[in-house]
Amino acid sequence: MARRSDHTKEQIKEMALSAAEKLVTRDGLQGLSARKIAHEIGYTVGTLYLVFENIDELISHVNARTLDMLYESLLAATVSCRQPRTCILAIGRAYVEFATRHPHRWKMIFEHNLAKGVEAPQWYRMKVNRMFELVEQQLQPLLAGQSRKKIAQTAKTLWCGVHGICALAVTNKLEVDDAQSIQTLTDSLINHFVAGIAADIPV
Amino acid sequence: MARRSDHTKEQIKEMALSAAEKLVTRDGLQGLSARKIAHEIGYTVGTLYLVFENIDELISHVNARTLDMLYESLLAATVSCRQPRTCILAIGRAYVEFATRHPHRWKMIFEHNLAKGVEAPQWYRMKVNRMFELVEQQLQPLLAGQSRKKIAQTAKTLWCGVHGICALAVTNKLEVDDAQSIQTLTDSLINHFVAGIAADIPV
DNA sequence: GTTGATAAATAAACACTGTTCATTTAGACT
DNA sequence: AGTCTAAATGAACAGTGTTTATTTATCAAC
Repeated sequence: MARRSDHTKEQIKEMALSAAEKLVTRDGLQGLSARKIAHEIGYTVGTLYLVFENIDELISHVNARTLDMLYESLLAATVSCRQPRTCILAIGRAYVEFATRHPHRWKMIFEHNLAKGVEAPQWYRMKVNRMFELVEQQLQPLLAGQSRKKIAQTAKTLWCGVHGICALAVTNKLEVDDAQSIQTLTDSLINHFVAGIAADIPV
Repeated sequence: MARRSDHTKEQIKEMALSAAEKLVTRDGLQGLSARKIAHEIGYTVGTLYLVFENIDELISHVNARTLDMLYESLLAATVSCRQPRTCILAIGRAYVEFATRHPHRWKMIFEHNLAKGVEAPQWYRMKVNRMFELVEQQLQPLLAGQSRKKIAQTAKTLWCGVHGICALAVTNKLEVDDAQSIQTLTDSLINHFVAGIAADIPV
């Protein structure tokens, strides 16, 4: 089967993604290029296009892997918590922890915008939605009686908020940078928000 | 003074920024290039480098103008409100309104990352801080007795949250897109957060 | 009016980027 | 050994930001 080399298409795909991860981790999205990836795996740039449709598809797959890692981190954070509020705090801290530990990988998820009009594939959206669902699960007891849709919306609201803090902090657009300070902000957002829910204010 | 043309350096600067604004508004940051700007104003690319240090500086100036526009919008939103909570809601709505009305201009503020290690100039940071201060002013009565620093931190927390919702919505990473739906989320965040403050939960 | 200085503007180059595709080449089958 | 075929390449294309030698238009002096 294999013609010139001993690598199957799947192997080359894997090697390329792995090399891309390495490059992104070091230099961020801006430091990534098709030629650099190709060079890293000992092939020429043309080979990448036998395996990926274009560089966007490659990046989407790297992002998918990052989302998987992130999801695992968030999931792990929920195993040793009892109260909903405590769990949400734990998920928030895991989120901040991940973003500050892998800033380039994490940022690339949001820096990479698909060509306009093009929607993310279903399998990708699923990976994103999984994360929101983790928060939904915790909000459920706090919003007993509310509709499923309403709970989903509340989870989105809170989690986008946490993300916003993280995003501005990690891109140095705030004047905080260490994970500790970021967590102070996200903790504050979560605590106030959850307290607001408890206070049962009209939305 | 003027040698070949009738344009001073200042005029060329202005023309370039204006052309860049036009291009960004239409095609976003990705649609911007030095050559396109130069062509738009009837000069060649070299001329831009007599007037701007590099393309990053040009973009920073476009962003500064966007920040000015945005600040005016937020400020205008605060003139006809009475309660702090209502005012914060109004600022939030103005923020969403601006982001959805000028998505490319607004996104560019956050898409454009300076080379690492380089800090944004002081005049730029001032323009950002002004916005947070608008929120601080409204939070002040709700946090009477708290330190200035604490209030500033709370404003940051809340506003990054609002921004996060906006950012994910405008980049189609959420499943909402019309301004109406985004406002539902930001309203919810603000209402719950402010209610949480009122509930005086330990931060 | 001619000449010379000077600063504005250009054109061309450099090293990159993503992407395509004719050509080469290595392995499998007859 | 010869043929077929798919893997891999290398060169090309159009674009990017940036630099710099060269041209050119205007002003001042003669």
